[in-house]
Amino acid sequence: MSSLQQKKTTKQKLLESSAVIFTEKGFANTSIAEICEMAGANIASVNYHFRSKGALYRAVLRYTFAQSEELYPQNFEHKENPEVKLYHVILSLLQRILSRDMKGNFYKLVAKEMAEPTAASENIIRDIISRKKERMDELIREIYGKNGSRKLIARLTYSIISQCLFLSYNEKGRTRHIKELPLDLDDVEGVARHITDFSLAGIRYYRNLDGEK
Amino acid sequence: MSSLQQKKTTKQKLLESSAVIFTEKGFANTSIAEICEMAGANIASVNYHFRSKGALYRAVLRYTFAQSEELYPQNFEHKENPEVKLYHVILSLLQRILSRDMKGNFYKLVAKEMAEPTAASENIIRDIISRKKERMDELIREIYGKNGSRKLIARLTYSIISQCLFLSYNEKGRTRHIKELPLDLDDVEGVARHITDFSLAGIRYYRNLDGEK
Amino acid sequence: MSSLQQKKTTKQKLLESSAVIFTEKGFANTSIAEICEMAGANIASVNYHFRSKGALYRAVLRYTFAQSEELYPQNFEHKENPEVKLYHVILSLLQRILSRDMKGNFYKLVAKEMAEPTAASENIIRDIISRKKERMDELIREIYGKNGSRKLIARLTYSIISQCLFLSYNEKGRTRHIKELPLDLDDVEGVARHITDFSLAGIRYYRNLDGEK
Amino acid sequence: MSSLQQKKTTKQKLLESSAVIFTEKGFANTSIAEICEMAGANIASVNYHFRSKGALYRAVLRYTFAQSEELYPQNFEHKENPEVKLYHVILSLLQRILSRDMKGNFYKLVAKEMAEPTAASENIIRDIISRKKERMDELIREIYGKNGSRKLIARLTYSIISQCLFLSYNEKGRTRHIKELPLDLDDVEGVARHITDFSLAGIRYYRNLDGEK
DNA sequence: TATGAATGAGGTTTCATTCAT
DNA sequence: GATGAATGAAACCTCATTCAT
Repeated sequence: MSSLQQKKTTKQKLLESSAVIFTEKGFANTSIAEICEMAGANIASVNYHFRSKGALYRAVLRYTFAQSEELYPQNFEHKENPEVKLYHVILSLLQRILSRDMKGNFYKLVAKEMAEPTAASENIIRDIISRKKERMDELIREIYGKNGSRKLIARLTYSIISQCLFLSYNEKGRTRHIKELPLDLDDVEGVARHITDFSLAGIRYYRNLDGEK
Repeated sequence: MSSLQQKKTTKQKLLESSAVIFTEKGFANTSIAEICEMAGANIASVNYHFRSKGALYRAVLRYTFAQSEELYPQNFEHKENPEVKLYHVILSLLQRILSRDMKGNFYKLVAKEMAEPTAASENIIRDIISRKKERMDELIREIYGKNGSRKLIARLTYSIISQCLFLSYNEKGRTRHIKELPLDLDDVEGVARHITDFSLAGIRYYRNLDGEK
Repeated sequence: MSSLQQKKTTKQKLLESSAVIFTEKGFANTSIAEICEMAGANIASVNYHFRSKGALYRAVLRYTFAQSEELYPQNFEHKENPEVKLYHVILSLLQRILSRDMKGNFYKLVAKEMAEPTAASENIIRDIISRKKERMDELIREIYGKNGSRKLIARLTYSIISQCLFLSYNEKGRTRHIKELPLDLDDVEGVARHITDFSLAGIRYYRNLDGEK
Repeated sequence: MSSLQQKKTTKQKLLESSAVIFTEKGFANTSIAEICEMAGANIASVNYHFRSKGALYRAVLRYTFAQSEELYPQNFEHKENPEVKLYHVILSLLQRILSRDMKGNFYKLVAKEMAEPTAASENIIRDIISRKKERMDELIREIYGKNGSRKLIARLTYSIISQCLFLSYNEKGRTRHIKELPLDLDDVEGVARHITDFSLAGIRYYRNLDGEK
């Protein structure tokens, strides 16, 4: 842990290797042998350091989440107007989803878990998503104004979130099943800009409708 | 179901059983033994009738797709204006995604494949999606008008499609990781209405922007 | 199953092999590999035919019990007086315990289970013992006469049974830990005679005591 | 326990913990990790202090035997008549077998060893039992009188000892496989009294038979 | 046309022991 | 005097596939 000679521990190497492989192949399709081989560790080391494959997986979920929060924080001043805030929230979420700079990717693991839940994940994802969603609801309400019904706010949140999280399908899945991707994922800011504008138009549409009544 | 003695063949029973189980648990997590047990068939019957687990899976992909097309056709007159068409396209897509009346569900299988591609699926999904996407592009272009750039149309298509397909996670995935679903999935028409309105507002926003130039 | 060419099935061979090895080494110390080797079967065959090691073990418990009942039935006429009956009950019990003619030995498995219970055995032994004990209680009551208290009858049953079942320690255990065995186990009738006489003397002692009151 | 600071050494803690666990679960079913956890010691400490799991087990055998001898000595005056002596011998044996005040229990370990011998135990039990048995033979001979044949004395010893040692199955084994225990183990004196009386009746029976000749 | 038996490969996990510190 | 890390062997179990009938 000293800043010099920072030799990675076996435990850390296992964590990073398995983050990468779980992200790529999912929990069930990943074998401990594969992880250990990539980490250059003995096949029994996973059970030594994490007690079970499932516990390692949970550690990976927490680790990749922490990584994405740390590497792509939400950069905005709280005094800014909520529409600008929305842009930054969407941007940082897209960055987290699309990043290749991290060891593993939490949101791709979430996508896998949504498509095929794993007992091993316990409530980790549920808890994180729950917190995130509440904050998004608040922001949308701030943009919409006070008289938005709970149902409407929920629908607006859904429309925005779904546009973002739909990108969390992993690369292999995208290139495998989609001939040409409709978005230019190298231009993250551009995509964030589009989703923001498209969605703000939707929100304003409902607000105008509300005002006319 | 007909008054004739229409006894289901073993092959058909295997197809239906595996469609249900694959949809629920995915390709890798489903065992041939499980399928045969549900179908009341011999353990060797899958290999006998379909040659391999992978071939059975491909048959299921084709079968569930055909089912969804047959049960939920797009009901609209082609003369109607394109915005009305969009609603009907979205509605029938949502019906296909959310239906519980079918044996298995193609779109839920697609969701799994996007999150975790399977060698077994070969190009089946890619080909189907490709055709669907082209038709959606055309419709959006019709709504937007002729001077939409390819890039813009692609983005608009993405925004609409993502709101629909995000629902293709199966029930287990949704209830496992999301505390309360933001949409009322029993009210399919309502959801389709919302996605249509929200998206049309987005499209118009871009068109107005375009017109101001 | 025809009386000719009665080739033993793999399942039967597994059952017999594991009966022998479980009797010798106990459940935990026996490996599936060992059983399969002795049976000349593939290592996966146990799981194919019995679903698990534990289920095989339960099958062995039932099998060895059935064997001992079949090979050493209780030979006595019911009209005989109860003291003669007691001798025959003890004799057949000792024969069952000491026999080397059977594949495996239920009572040696029971001894192991008493010393070190196994989750795998479920309630099989408990149920068998319970029935046996009731019948022994009845017999002792018949010998003692009607005014034996429940507590006294229980103690007498215990004294007799313990002398018999103490022999269910397996041969390896006996020769390993006892220099010279106090009983000549080749003379089963002699041992049965001794235990009967010794115990009848004990029963009469209590009855006389009772009578003097 | 002394007023001095008598901190238990790691070695002693390992000894006591393993005595308890070995008594409960047996040698094979007990893992070093479990022992170390209970002792609050390092996973390598068993091998450090005792060289191997087997050597620890032998230490436990000696330790639990010494404990039982120390805590439950045979309280009788040697001048008393041999029948009274017998009662005291049986009583102290039962106390040793049934005691819960000790760390571990030698006789329960013996019961396990008889049912399923362990290479690890070497000759420790054999030597101890051999000495015990000789002394019991002497006592029975003293009660019976001089003209008892070796064979008869051996049988009488067996009948008495078996009634005592049959109780050495641990609680788990008893309650697991026997619905209701025929003896009230809280009344150790009562049980000792019963076994003594029952057995003395047996001895006298043979002596009378002998006298009639 | 169909099936019960069998199998080899590969998965996770446990565990006593060793080793460097 | 003691320990955390590491490891190789072996255990049980699952499973898609093959084969003889």
